[in-house]
Amino acid sequence: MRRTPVGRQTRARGIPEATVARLPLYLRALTALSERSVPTVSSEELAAAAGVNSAKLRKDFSYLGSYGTRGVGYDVEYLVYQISRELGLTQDWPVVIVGIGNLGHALANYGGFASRGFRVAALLDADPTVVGSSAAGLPVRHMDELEAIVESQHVSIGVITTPPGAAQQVCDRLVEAGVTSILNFAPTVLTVPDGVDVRKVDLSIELQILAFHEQRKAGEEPDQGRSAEESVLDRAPGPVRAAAAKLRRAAGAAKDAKAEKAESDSDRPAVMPA
Amino acid sequence: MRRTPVGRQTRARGIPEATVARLPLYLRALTALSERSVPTVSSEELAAAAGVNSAKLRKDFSYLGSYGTRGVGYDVEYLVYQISRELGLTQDWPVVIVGIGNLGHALANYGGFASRGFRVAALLDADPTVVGSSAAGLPVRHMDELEAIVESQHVSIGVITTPPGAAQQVCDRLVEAGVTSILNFAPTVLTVPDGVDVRKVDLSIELQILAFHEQRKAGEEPDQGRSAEESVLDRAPGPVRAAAAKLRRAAGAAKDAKAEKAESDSDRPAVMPA
DNA sequence: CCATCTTTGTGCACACGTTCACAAACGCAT
DNA sequence: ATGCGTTTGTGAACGTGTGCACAAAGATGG
Ligand SMILES: NC(=O)c1ccc[n+]([C@@H]2O[C@H](COP(=O)([O-])OP(=O)(O)OC[C@H]3O[C@@H](n4cnc5c(N)ncnc54)[C@H](O)[C@@H]3O)[C@@H](O)[C@H]2O)c1
Ligand SMILES: NC(=O)c1ccc[n+]([C@@H]2O[C@H](COP(=O)([O-])OP(=O)(O)OC[C@H]3O[C@@H](n4cnc5c(N)ncnc54)[C@H](O)[C@@H]3O)[C@@H](O)[C@H]2O)c1
Repeated sequence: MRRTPVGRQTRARGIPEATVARLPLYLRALTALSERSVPTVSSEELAAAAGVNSAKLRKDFSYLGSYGTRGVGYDVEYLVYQISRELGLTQDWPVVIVGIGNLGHALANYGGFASRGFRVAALLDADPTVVGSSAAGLPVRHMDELEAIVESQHVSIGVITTPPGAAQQVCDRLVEAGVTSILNFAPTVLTVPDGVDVRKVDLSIELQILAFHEQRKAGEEPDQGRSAEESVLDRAPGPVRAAAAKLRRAAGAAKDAKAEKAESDSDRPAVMPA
Repeated sequence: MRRTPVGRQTRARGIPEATVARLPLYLRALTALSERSVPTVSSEELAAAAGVNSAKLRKDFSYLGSYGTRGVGYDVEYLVYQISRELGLTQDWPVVIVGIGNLGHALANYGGFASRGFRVAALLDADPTVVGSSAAGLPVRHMDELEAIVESQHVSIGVITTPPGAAQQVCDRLVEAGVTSILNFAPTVLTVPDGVDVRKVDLSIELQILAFHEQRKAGEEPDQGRSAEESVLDRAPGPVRAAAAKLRRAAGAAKDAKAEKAESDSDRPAVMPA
């Protein structure tokens, strides 16, 4: 009598996204252990090496199956293999890099690239003065060859390091050629059809997030006088806010805000009008 | 009389982390609108430009205060100012980059760096053959000068682009010198004291995540014969698994897994022994 | 074979994040 | 003023992720 709720699809194989994002971290730590010929490792030790909580690590592994031994820990070599397999690293992934400027060059030269199943299939650029030069031993080829390269080498992953203005166009062409995963370094929101994955690496965003926290740290020491600049009007209920909004649209927005430091109220939370 | 429910941290001014991470995205879209002199924008339009859901955007903005006008939308200039202020971009953030190799060079040359309140205060390296050269008009200085630079220029953000082996050591020194936010490009888990923020940018992890999804896409077309390689023993309950584990530790792990393809059962979900 | 010690695997509660859906607020035309 | 169309701001439902705590599994030693 099967009381299994009939997983309609591949529900069983559903590894949480947060877990997937941590698997490479575990893999890195395990590889280091493997190189030191450590045979087994406990969840506590491995978690420390990966910089996560041990319960989280055990739960993550539980999605892959039960690969540990109670009282002992995990077999390092076996885990390396299982995680590699789960991440698809037991096969070779040819990658194209488009836009061989400062960043593209750095990536092409990056050794850690090839170390884990990723192989640079080609470097591509649109600029004729760049095409023909070489980076990291590979020739830079012209965009015209993109489609042929992607098809002949079965490239499914593309890296975009062009200026922001060209990113969407390059993306479209990659997708059209058959690429279904894109890593985007340009500060651009890419639009892609269903079935195509995009991940972005955005230095500027990371710095801004750091700045936010940095500012908060700085602003916590002084008692509470820091953000008196914030207009009380904007947190006030009812018609008062409407008036403020009108004012803003009428006059020069940004400057207004500074002028509006009327009463320096405390940190009253935003109240809704009923 | 604080009746705050013992927010472990600063709960009062608590803008959710997920929201903070999106603010730079909104800011970028808003800046583009501002340059086109668009006066106001609706949550729907802005959300599309930033690549998010409009309800999410509105909720994000609601944490900052009520800056919109119903029936109209948001005043672009005003929002730019408010978000900039919230992120701490109305002030200047001097930044040091440590490790001027391939990547460090690329970052030093990156224009988008300075565009938003971030200023490269210094480039630092330990290698005497690199020190003295220049990148993007700035001289590369020796690590010995780190402390003096951080202190005199009030640097609170550091970027690490050294090889992985040097990252923790460099990090410790940055922290010791007074840096409290670190952006780490080296594939290393950094340990820092409380009060120091670390964000990492890890190309290798991003690629591995893409590979995972790529593999999944590829594996969905063929009926189900792909992963018969996975041992059924590992999903079986009770003592069977124990035996499997023992075997693994005894013999050569990774190779074993391939040999274990005994019976090719279906996709029965992992069952627990009561 | 039993006792004891270690460590996994997971149930559970809670925190955080996302999305829907809609009343209230606003501009504008009449 | 009043009504109408538009758009915000948010309550509430839902989904995802995290961390505690502990029973049970296995190792180990007598
Ligand atoms: N350099 C960095 O450290 C850094 C940091 C963060 C983000 N970024 C982003 O990464 C991207 C590249 O940065 P960069 O500093 O290497 O820029 P870059 O100008 O040095 O290089 C861009 C390259 O792309 C090529 N290119 C332009 N249009 C193209 C097209 N349509 N098709 C193919 N190739 C094209 C150019 O010929 C050039 O070689 C930019 O979007 C930048 O904002 C760079
Ligand atoms: N190049 C890439 O595209 C890329 C991509 C992803 C990650 N990374 C990572 O970024 C880091 C830098 O990569 P790279 O290609 O620029 O390496 P690189 O070897 O070209 O440059 C490293 C620089 O750090 C300097 N350095 C070494 N030890 C130092 C120390 N103790 N203090 C100060 N400086 C020191 C070296 O002199 C060198 O100039 C590496 O950890 C790499 O794994 C690089």
